[in-house]
Amino acid sequence: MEYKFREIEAKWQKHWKETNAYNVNNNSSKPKYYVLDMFPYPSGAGLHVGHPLGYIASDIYARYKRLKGFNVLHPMGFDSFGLPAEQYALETGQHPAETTKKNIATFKKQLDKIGFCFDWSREVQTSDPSYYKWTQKIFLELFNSYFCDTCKKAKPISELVKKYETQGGKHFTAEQWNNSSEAEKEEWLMKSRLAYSSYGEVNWCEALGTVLANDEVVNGVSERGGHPVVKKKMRQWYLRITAYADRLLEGLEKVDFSESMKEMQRNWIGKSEGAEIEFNINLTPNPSPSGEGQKTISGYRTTSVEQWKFLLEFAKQNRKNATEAENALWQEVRNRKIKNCKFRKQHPIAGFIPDFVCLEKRLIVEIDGEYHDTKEQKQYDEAREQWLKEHNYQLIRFTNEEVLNDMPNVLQQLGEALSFGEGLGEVLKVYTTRPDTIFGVDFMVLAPEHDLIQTITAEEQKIEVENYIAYVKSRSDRERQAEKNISGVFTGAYAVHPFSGKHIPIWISEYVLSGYGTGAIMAVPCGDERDFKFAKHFNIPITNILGKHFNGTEANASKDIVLENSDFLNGLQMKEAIEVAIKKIEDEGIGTRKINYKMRDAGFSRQRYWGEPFPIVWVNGIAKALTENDLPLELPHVDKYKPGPEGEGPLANIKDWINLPSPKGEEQRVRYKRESSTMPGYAGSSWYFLRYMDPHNNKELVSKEASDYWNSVDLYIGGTEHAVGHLLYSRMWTKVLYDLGYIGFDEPFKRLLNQGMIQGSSRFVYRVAGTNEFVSFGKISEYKVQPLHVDVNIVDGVELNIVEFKKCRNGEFANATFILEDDGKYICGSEVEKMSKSKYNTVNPDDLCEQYGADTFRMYEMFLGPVEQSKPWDTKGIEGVHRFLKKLWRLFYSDNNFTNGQQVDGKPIWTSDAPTPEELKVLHKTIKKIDDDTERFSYNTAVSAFMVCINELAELKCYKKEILEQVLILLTPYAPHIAEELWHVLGNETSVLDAAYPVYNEAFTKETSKEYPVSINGKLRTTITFSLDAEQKDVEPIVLSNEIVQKWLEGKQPKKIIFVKNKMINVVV
RNA sequence: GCGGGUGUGGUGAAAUUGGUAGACACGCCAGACUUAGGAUCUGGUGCUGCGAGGCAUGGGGGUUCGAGUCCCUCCACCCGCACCA
Repeated sequence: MEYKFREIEAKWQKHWKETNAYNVNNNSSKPKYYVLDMFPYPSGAGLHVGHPLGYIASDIYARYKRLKGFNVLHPMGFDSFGLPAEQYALETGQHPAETTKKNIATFKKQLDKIGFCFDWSREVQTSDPSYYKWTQKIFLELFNSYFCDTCKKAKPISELVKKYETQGGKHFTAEQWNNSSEAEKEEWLMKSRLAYSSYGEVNWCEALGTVLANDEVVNGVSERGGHPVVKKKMRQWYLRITAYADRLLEGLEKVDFSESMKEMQRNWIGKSEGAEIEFNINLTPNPSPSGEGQKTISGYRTTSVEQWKFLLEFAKQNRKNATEAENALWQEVRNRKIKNCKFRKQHPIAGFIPDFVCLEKRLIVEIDGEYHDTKEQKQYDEAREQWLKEHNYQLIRFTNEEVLNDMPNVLQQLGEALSFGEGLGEVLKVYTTRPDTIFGVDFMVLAPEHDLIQTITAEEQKIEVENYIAYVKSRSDRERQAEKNISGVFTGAYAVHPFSGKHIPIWISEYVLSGYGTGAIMAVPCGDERDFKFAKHFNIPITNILGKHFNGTEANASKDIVLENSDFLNGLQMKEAIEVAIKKIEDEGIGTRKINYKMRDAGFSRQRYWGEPFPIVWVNGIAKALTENDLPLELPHVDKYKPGPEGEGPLANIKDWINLPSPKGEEQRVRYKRESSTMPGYAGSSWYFLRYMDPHNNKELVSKEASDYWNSVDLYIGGTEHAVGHLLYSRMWTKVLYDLGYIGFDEPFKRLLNQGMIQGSSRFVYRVAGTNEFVSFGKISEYKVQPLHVDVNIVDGVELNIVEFKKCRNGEFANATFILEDDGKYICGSEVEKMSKSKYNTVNPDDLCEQYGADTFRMYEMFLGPVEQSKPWDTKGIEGVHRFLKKLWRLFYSDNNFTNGQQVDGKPIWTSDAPTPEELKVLHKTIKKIDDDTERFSYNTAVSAFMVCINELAELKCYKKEILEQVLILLTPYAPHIAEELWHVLGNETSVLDAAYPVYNEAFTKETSKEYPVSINGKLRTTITFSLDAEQKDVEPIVLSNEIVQKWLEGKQPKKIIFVKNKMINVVV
């Protein structure tokens, strides 16, 4: 009899459905096992061969675990909220609910054809109100909770309120709290809620009147239509995922995810440890003591070297011959007596010598005697004042009389003058992971958005700074990130080094990001590549703290260097210096140890229609949560999906939904308005694995009994594309629900397996430009051709089926002519691309199931290679798997034959005879191999082991029930339909789904002898068979007397004979 | 640039602990049965050489009696992150 897979598969699929063969219940004495697939978004395109790869892998494992005696939960559902359905609605006017329903039906039909063992009675759809009621409920929990920093977990916000009322908070007393308005309190609580509302930037496209997702914006314009997109601040909801950063990191230690997956998450969280250091800001620098130093940047020198020497003599003279008034004032200002400012006497500046100068504040004090009144003197003074003004010096004059008679007034004026620029006393905070390099700081860099820029920029740098900021603003984020050119501008201000007192110029550059750390860095050019390049580009002198490890031509970022030129850190290894530096910084009160994360809080608002509505009502601008009784807050039905005004979502257009009347008894002018945005796609998918446990519960999101029984997912299979999105969010939600006592575990997925992506293998034909003539791939170089995608399904390998080609695309190529290869074939070009309809490289699983059957399809997908590996799809080769199943079939049935001109079906040929030792050996070898391979998801080798088994049984002409029955059970997870059919052919009445898994018995596979490979000097020369218990002393004489060994020894004595029992023999000459 | 991964026949790939490299398939070659076959079966198939043999796991080096596997180094490709201080 023939293997009629279509009939067989239809028959058993129907049977399993009718008998609810895949339904699981929550009460079982068996151990539980939870196998989960990442549920799909039901797109309109339906399934292609890439989708089922992971589903088949999980299905095999689920069935395998069931056979091994587990109560297996293996559900499926749909992530059915999302943007594509809404865009489709915008284009066609079809309601997303309808298209979604249609798509889900298609998906289910396709999935069922492949014969998955999903328990459809537990199906969930995220867009179903009975489901999203609970998504909204979890949102309320997030809104009504805060993260307690001391116990590191979520707690009800009411506890925080109670604390504020009785003890106050960090920034206010209990009394202040209690006297605050409701709005003030709410605003403050928003800073703690796990789901909070705040102002954030969105991509606003004026022309489309809508907000766009990041990937809908390309190069600053909208992907659709190319309209300009700007950043716009809007009220947005956020999830405080940053509060969980540490626990999300720690949790990775106890889950079984691939290393790359964990790294991706760690990378995304981006934890770094270091210090936040405060630098005082100063407008002007200390001069170098002698006024020398050609290397110093503009403003650092007060005079030229030549003049300095010349003027110094005058200065000395003047100091000796100081007037009475000068001496009097000197006594008042020396030793930083006034405002802690350093004054110098007779310090040469440019070509003159002022009486006093405070260089830090650029303040010059002159005490005038009589001779200043002459005309020449006045002109000279004016010129000098002009020069000083241009160079940002402030000049203040006193007469001798004022100084001698009214000192308090003089000092007050001086004090006021020195206050100039105060408030710049504000500190510059930087974040660094390398506080050990603090003595290598040569400049500071602020992000162009930094708040301090306005305050600290020196007068003479204002224009340059403004130009630079304007330039930065003109560039998109993308440009700023893509471009590696060094740009920046000096602010004219200086920071004071907290240890050395050195004055460090403050620059602005776009290479510093405003969003990370403090938006400002201390630059250590000898140890950081970017700082180094910046220093070189702007000619900033570089301090070397690395000694010989810094060569002056590139930065050395190593952490294994002993520091030099670093004061109290000298001689320390950098790694220990980090600790020493942080300690000192903390002790001196100039900074703190600080941990930073790259991860930002997750934006949770979408200005869209097709998502969960927020259970929030805004009452005069204060967000009020609905209660659980108000849920679900159903998505109102709309006919139009156009965005709302000012970037709001379409819901804002539905006036009678969005606006609520004030409750009775309240003032009617109070505005009640619903939240108009909806939740993002990941809301529903962040907890669906919990709902499967208890999908019909209308009292709770999941009962404690159900979640305690099923616990976390034992095996989760899906693609890597969710590495940081879905997986982080669902891990966070799980932790919150755990903290709040809803569930008893805080990691959702114990083990994660990532299936590889199946790429498309596209085929091309080459049309001679401007004609309807097609050139075969081998000859395209002779013509000017234009490649066209051709449907892979009409290409056999690379050979085009010309007849089918002429029929495709509505006969567009019906009259095509061809330039063929010399052997008369048309050969197509090929390329690996993403599988997509537009590239004509999709292969539909339905077609393959129709042509070869679901069992063949399942096994072939697994046979392609390791599940985790990405590979292009190639239908060639599926025949091999199909042949294998037919061969299996022939172990049960004889071939059809022709008798008297009539086809007679073959008869069952299996027997109840006792198996031979050879047959048992084949069986038990297979049991061991299949069991091992399935357990470690090595499905490709398992399929090959089945082939080996069937090949060997066919060779042995083994038709024995005792053997075949066991093989069928092993095969059930891989090819359930044929297994069930043949199981019944053998006379079984129950389903093979619940058969007892075969037990491996080593006794049947034990060998008595082993064919040892014999190598001479490591090269294999022959094999000799020895009994298994043979020892070295037994084998040596036999090996040495072996003819081939003798030949290779060439009469020499062997140095050594290596004998590894059960492995090999190596003779060393 | 950083992190993770991969490199093995004409192709997809095996080799779980350092121990007979290429299992199992596809494809190809030859043959059998057939009116025919894209059905089924048998045999062959890494490269090279008439042969004994030699050469082969991205390249180079090392450790070892023995290396696809371990170490060093270089190269190529894929994935993720990307001015994160």
